[in-house]
Amino acid sequence: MPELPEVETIVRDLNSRLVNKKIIGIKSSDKKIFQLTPAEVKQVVGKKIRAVRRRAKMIIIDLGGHNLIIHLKMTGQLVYAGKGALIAGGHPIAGQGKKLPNKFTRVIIKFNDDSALYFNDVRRFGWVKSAREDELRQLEERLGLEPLSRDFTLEFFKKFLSHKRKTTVKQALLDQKYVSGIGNIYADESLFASRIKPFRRAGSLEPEEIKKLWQAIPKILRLAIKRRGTSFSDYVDAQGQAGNFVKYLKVYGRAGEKCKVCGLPVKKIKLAGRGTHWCDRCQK
DNA sequence: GTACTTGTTGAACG
DNA sequence: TCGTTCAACAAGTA
Repeated sequence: MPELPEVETIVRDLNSRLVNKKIIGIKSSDKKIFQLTPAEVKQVVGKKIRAVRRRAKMIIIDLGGHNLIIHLKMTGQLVYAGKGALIAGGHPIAGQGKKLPNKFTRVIIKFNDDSALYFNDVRRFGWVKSAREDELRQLEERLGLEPLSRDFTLEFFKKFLSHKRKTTVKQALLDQKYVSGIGNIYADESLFASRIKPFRRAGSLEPEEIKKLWQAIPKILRLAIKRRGTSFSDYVDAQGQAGNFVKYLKVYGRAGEKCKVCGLPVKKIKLAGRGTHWCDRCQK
């Protein structure tokens, strides 16, 4: 599942490849995923890509005054196929190999040099839309703070937790209205790193625990970005790189396996409808 | 056949 | 109004 570090990785790869390319066509047969009106398609075709950036888990393709916005949700995958380059990121799709397009391809964006960007999504949770500059600004205003930005201060984090005193700390971390971009994997990992049990009430955290958690979140996200994300597909780029943060996960997806620190089996329950992993000995 | 998986939103509740 | 909980979406994989 693409989370913030995966999206960041994709964005960096795409930014290095797509800048200055001109969009010559967009195709899709899936109206749920592809949300551009015919008029918007006309506005986008012929435009040159200025930059590719990330906001929360959205991928924003800046066309200068106009933007294409892509959200991969759980199972989305982006593959760029150009001359001698095949780069991809997001959810791996089993059995489809490197065939493009495949049966899960929902949107194809073609560029002036014969290369193309494929949006594949097994479960059709993701979407592609377009927004003018002012529409994008509106969209961004509704989102919480970026956990990797300078604004994510200890003061802000304390205030945020004080709003959520009665909620479990894990649920608080997943609430996108305050901090955007922390997903299930990184919520569990941040709580392990700061030695806090996920089902503690946010209001019960000691000041040092709040500080530890505040430090752990960007630290883990940055490390995951360095490792090119947790979930990368079997596609690799020209350098043969693939995401390998999965090796560094301490609790997520390791239910019943030994805690890497103390050896006790990692526990798992369902909290806020999400699989939640923790070590009963290491986390207080 | 069935349980399981999750990002995001919006509805419903007190 | 605010905080909080929870269902819904979707469909492949185990």
